[in-house]
Amino acid sequence: MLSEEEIEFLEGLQNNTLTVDRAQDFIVENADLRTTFIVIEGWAIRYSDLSTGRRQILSYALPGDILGLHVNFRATATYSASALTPLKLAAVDPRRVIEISQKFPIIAAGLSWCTAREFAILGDQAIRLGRLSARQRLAHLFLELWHRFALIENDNGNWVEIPMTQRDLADTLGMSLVHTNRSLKSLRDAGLVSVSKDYVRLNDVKALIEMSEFNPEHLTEFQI
Amino acid sequence: MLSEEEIEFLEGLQNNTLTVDRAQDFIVENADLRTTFIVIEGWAIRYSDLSTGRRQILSYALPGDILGLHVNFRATATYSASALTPLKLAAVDPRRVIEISQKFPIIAAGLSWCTAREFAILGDQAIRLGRLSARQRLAHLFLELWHRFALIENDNGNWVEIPMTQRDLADTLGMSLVHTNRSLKSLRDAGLVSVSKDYVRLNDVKALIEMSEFNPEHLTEFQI
DNA sequence: CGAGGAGTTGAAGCAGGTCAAGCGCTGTGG
DNA sequence: CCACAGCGCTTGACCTGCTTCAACTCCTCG
Repeated sequence: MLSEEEIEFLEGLQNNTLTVDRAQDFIVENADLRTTFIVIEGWAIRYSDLSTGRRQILSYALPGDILGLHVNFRATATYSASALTPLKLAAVDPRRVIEISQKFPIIAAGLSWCTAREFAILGDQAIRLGRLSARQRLAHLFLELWHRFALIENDNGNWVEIPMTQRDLADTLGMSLVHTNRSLKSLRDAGLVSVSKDYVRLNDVKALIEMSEFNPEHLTEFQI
Repeated sequence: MLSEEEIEFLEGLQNNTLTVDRAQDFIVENADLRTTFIVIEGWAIRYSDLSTGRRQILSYALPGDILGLHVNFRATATYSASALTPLKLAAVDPRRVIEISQKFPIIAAGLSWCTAREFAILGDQAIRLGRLSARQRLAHLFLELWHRFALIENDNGNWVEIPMTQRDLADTLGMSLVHTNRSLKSLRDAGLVSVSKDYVRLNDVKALIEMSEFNPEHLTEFQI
């Protein structure tokens, strides 16, 4: 229900696209950041490196997600971002974001919606890290990604794309690589999930939701 | 450098204030939420309850902080919020937030700034929970609160107000109450902090920053 | 064909969880 | 005014989920 002017404006944003290779950073923590990025294709991660070579992945950005939406009056990034898969981004001048809120209230509402959603996702990440066991963390994350994909793709059964390595999973869930591997095996052995290259099948969504205390409301709230 | 009209508008927001008793919820997860709250006095927590009686505190809201800034097109809350101390709030109609972005670009920029700050704080919380040891988590949290207070109060030395119980601290840092107590003692024994009723003294800020891998940039970025 | 990344598995140790008991303070009611 | 209930804090003892170190396999790519 957008006006022609609004649609034109949104399409105009996509003029300035760029591609990023796998494993390449496009936002660097503590460095200047004056661009807002919209993910067009592929997966990105937001993360932070610690001194000892440890890393915490904060969230995944999927097509349609926006990075650095509130960058306007900030000079340096509080996180890094890199391409998990080959990535296509639209680079937007943050001043245009301000323009949006003045000229296009409906689009502005959409951006506000995106922000609230990002908060809910990051909150879920904190719950995983703070209060769930290793198996629960894995199940909880898979369910999050499954629910998020359900919103941008047509029905894809119970499969979730998992392009990240077990190293990445471990750095997302605050666990060691070895224990991530073993916990994943334990979920497999319990028949809860099936794993194949780059995909995980959720064999019993209801049981997974139950065992991981996942709250679908946090995301279904953001269904269209 | 706000215009009179802007100042008048901001003061108008404070017309509708309310007080909340200690331990009382004013936002309930999964329930309707159609109000934006600005903390005027006291501390609030954002948290989520899990089925087994476990709880994860997501963040602390101090005077000047805003809860539910992006509530406009959302019907239900993805978290609960309650008063950690006696609390004074301003309740704002989210429609006024939209009004702001159209009419008062400078205030709107301020709100965007708040949002980015909240993201940085929640990201730090994920880093604590995911990649830090018990002692590091405590030190890291104290440093965050200390830095945040430095922005809203005059110089208060190395003291940080800590109105929360060790139960609350444990639920913030994803640890058990017993281990929180022991880790706090360990920090005390090392001479890094001194603890007295409702206050913690940071005896060696530099050492604490070092040992907890705290990144002050995440917050100093938001100094005025 | 060799190197290096990703996954898998075993063994040993430790950080943190759980259970349990006791202390000190505060508020409340007989 | 005292008794006692309840909450917050502390400490001991024991247990376990997770980490660390190490080795081996499989696959891909140059």
